[in-house]
Amino acid sequence: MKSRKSTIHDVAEQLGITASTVSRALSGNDRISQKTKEKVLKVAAELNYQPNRLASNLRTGRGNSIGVVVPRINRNFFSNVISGIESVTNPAGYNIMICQTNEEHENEVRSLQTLINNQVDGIIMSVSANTMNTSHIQKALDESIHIVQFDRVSNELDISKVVNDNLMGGYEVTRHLIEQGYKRIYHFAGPMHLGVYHDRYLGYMKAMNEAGMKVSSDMVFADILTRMQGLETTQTLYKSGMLPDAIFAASDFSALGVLTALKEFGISFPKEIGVAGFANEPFTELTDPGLTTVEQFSERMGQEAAYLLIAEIEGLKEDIEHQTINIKPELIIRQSTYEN
Amino acid sequence: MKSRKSTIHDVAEQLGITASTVSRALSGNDRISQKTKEKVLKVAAELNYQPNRLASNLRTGRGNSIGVVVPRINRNFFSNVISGIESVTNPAGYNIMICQTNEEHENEVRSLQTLINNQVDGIIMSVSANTMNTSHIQKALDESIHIVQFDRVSNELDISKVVNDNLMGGYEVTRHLIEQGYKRIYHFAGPMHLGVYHDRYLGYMKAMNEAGMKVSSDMVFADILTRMQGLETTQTLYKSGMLPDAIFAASDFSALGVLTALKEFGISFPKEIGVAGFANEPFTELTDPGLTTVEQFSERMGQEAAYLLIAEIEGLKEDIEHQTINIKPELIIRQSTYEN
DNA sequence: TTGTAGGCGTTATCAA
DNA sequence: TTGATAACGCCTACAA
Repeated sequence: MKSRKSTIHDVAEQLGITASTVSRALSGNDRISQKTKEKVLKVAAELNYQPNRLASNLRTGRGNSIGVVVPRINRNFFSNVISGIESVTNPAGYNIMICQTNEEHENEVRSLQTLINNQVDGIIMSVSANTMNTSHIQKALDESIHIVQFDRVSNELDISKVVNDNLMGGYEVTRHLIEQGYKRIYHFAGPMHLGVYHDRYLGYMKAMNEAGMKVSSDMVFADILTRMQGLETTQTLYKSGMLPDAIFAASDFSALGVLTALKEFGISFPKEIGVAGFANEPFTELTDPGLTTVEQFSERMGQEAAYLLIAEIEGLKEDIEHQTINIKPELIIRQSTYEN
Repeated sequence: MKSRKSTIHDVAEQLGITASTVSRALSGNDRISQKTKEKVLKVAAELNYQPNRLASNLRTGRGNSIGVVVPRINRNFFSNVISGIESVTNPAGYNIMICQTNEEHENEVRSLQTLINNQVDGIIMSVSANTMNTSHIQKALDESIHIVQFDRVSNELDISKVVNDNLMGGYEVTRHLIEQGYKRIYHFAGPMHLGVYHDRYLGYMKAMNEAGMKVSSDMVFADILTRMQGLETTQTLYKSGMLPDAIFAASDFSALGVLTALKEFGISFPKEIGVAGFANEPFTELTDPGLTTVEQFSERMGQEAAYLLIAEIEGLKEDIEHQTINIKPELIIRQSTYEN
């Protein structure tokens, strides 16, 4: 029985009243008598009435939904952020619509447009690696869409952001390596045009400088993000006899590659060499040795971003400046750098 | 400048024609002259016109969106499935709205309702561990909502499903263990009321029976899903001197617990004992020893589910029976069971 | 080929 | 407190 879904008109007819009265009864409007309200609720339940959000949203101009744009859904970091977002938005009555860009600028532009066309109340996003300009985001802002960025943010945009304190993370890892007595410490960095990786690099530089340890350009390798890249770079270093005392990789995946390569060569951790990654991916505690890394509190990032966005949407902070929440990371020390 | 967004009426006014003509020009209707069509498109672009999907959907009764309900977004398996779904639905013009149930029946009921109220065209779902009855799903079906289930499905429902051939997976793992010469093989099962785990158990039984190996009730442990549960159960076995030759765990996480516990006791793999898991979680190739497991092709599951659902939505198979797609898993042999 | 008119289901405004 | 009316933006018979 594919019975047409009942509307407020059906409820109204049943009771011999008008749709507006039913609407008031259902929406918690107080300009209604307790008695009719009860009757309406009763009949609505009987008819299995379910509000049509589309109609409601069209009328009110609000969508009760929030868009999320991420590079990849099935990355541990991003799926945790999404989980965090959802844990805040859902209780607050918002649905989330998710788009993934696969790191493509073009997809990001399209995703944003799609979400806007669907009248989302706001958007939480992390830019893709290939996003070099932000005109599409600016355009959305011009249409007064609320946007909050997290993790990979655009410094030139005046909007709220939630970021990890990557500089601090990079600094703490490097200082830990220095404290462990490693002298010649290399850095396997990510794409430097992304702030998150640039900041980790800056943290590395800061710690090295503070310790009076010189960093020459052959000690920093850019664009080493994947396991394979970490592995190959390490192999090259080994073959040319240029292995350092320690390697701080800006990504757990490249650190894993480093680990794999060094194990092949029979090098022992943390004695002969120290290795640290970044992100505290689940696998880092399972490698042999366990990988020293940095926890980013991804779920909390999502929650904070959601709080910020909802506050903006609901006008709880009309004239307050956009703010940037800086989440402090935490150094996780394991056997790849520390003998216990 | 928070200029009101332009509508087809704005475009129409600009050109001195009516909104319906604009609508036709924009929607690819052929009852329109090439000339006006071009003019409309030009002005639409100038005014930065963007269709309001809400209005369009309300009018047409179709939402161009698909709901996804999963126990947890940030589980590797589910985020991969979602990624697979998204890779099919997005190019086809559907957005996905995601809800997570956190394994709670109550949340599942609410999620379903929310999606329906938002007029999704269909729903792809995997039931939560605590979902014991399916009346909420049946109710949605009665309202002629298209639903496709994946992985954790409800056998009593006559709808399309995408499942992993868990029986085959369990069978192949167990047969592999038998072929490796292990005699006394235990099974750490999941919650038996979930078909996926029950089937893996049946696969285990089938292989054991075929090989003429008796299975007594003290060889099968139910509800061992987490790392901690696997660890503690193994410790208990060890302390009572009851360790088997091999353990087939229905979950990679519990297998990991087994591995951890046995390593503590200094037991060697695969010689003294063999361990196998299920799901090919990313960490399984990183443990020491690498963990033998079963690949489920999660991303493909998502794609297949999306194809099925879209076919139903778009009426491409009006009177065809609901079908169940059985995805063949693949045994991944690693050092926890195999010396190379 | 284009315009007219009405409605999708809801809510907001006004009047009663 | 309730009803009548209109409108959110779009689409689609039907008429012209």
